[in-house]
Amino acid sequence: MKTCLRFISRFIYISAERNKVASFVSSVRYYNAAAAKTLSDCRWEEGKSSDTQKWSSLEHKGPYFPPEYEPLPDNICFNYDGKHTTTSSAFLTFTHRDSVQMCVCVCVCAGQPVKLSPVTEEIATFYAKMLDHEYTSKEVFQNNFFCDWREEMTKEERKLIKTLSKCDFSQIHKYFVEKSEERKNMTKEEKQVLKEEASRLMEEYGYCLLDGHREKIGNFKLEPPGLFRGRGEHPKMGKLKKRIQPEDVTINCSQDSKIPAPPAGHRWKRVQHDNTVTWLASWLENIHGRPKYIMLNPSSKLKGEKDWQKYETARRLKMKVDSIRKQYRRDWTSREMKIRQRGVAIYFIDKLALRAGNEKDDESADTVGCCSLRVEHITLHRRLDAQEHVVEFDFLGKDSIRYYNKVPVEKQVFKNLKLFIKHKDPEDDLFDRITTVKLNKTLNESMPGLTAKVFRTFNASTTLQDQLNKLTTEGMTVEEKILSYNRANRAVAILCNHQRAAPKTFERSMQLLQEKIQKKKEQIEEAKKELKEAKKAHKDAPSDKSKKLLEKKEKAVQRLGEQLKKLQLQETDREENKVIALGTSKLNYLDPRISVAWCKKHQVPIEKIYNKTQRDKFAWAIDMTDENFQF
DNA sequence: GAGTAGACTTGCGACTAAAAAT
DNA sequence: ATTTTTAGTCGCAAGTCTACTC
Repeated sequence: MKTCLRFISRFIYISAERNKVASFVSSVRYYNAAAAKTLSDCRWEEGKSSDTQKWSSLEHKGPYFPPEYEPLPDNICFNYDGKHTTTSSAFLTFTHRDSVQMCVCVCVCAGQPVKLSPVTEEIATFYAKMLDHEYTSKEVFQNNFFCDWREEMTKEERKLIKTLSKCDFSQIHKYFVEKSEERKNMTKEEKQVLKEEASRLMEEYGYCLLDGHREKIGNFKLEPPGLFRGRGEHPKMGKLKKRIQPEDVTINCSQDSKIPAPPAGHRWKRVQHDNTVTWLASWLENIHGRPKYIMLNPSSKLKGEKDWQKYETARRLKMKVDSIRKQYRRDWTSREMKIRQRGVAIYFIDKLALRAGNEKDDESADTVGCCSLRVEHITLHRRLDAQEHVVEFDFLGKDSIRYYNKVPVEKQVFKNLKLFIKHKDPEDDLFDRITTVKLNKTLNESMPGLTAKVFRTFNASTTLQDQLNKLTTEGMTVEEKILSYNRANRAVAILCNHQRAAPKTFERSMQLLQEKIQKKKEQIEEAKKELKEAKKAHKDAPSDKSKKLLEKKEKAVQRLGEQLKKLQLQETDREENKVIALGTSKLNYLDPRISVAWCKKHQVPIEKIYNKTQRDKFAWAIDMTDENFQF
């Protein structure tokens, strides 16, 4: 019923704006019916302006500001430099981290208790809260933190506090540990109150009115201040992420809408009415000085439409990919170095689903993608493990996730790579004659809208469809089909190198599962024995009662067998998923219509594949895809 | 072209709520 | 009923790519 209502409301929504918006739905249907028509044909129908104009009316309440800092109670002290008191000098050689473990000692023979100014104290709490995190022991983190902290101190504080290792945050740390403990032990009623408060907030700030329709906002809460922790070896880790003031925030909404009110006594940096962008509010983040935005939720029409476009572009690549592949193969033997490099780079992007690899400054972790690969990131093997022309990749990619792969490549690629690295140092660029901009320009000439990342979408979706076809057979149970789906999903995640840290409890939970399986097997043995006896009893002295018993035992064996199978499926699935993250590809790379069609074709309920949030995001695909959809 | 700013997508891990096990 | 495990959500960092300027 709910689904039905949603569908109806969608329909009303769409019909209400037949002229402008209907094209999203109708052109999808239209597109399905006549695959030969391109996406750009569809877009032209909407009128050219729709490409740049993102809305015609936009109203919202502005961002939600995190609560002001609450100073620590007076009995919680920050202590500095224990040497003036009775602390033994041996203690002073400990770092501040060790001092946490030495808490008892510190409390007894504490250094100077220092009452910090609210600003300084707040920053101290950021650090104190992180104390049992490994990265507070990193030098870069400590230096960045201390540097930024001192900058915010009063003159007097700065004069006193000169060395981080003399800072004792242990009381503050303890205070917050206790607080979080308290929060955990709240009663049901208290939790309920909090929940209601949250939903009230959501109600007030969580939605906007876009072209007359209420749409969910993705991140209506401004990011609270804290210490920056980049990923990998980030040179800026530990720096202070400042509190965002209304005076930092630009509001974007329509001219005639109710302009959101800034918090009392404040004003916005700016209020603008730019309908060529989709964001509602923005500010400059102080770590890198880059803009951040408040935008709509993925379930919104604006985002959904964009998502759909992305997959349509990938489907157009499908039609074009053969000729593009032919072209880059030709480029491998070009007289021009830059064309050869381009040819090999596109080959990697296509074959290995590498990211484009933009230039990066040294203010961020040292990670690379295709175009920014350095000589040191590949090793060439003429022969390796009975394979010829193997390239061994080893580099850190996005989010400092390691990409490690040994790939046999075509002879000409191998030859080219040898050429590219000739007379170069390890830290030189492998592709020194190309950039992502040039590469994308070339791609765009082959097909409008084509960029490096389209290959990832295209290869991911193609792989999913192929794998699903290969792995699903009729006669499978729903559970088996789901395992097949997960395996297909996994093939994509591996292709895209979507990794995760193995869950902390992995080994233990795996062991538990194995024990369960063992137990189940024993139960089956037992049940079989009983069945045998029942059979014999029935044969010896057939009666209604014995017959019933026999049937009962048969059923028990069967049921246990099914349970065992289910457990074994679970085991396989979990083992194979140990370090693979399926979420990213599911959410960003796999055309949802493939999954919807598969579910329909094989009678798998869509709820088994997509949870509620995912169903909201992919509502467009769920509503309009039939079982015959082909990517 | 090269460099930069801006806008938008992609990505992992931490936290939290719900479900399952005890 | 309580504890443990799992699934789902949130937070925000880190990419891609385009447009603009010089």
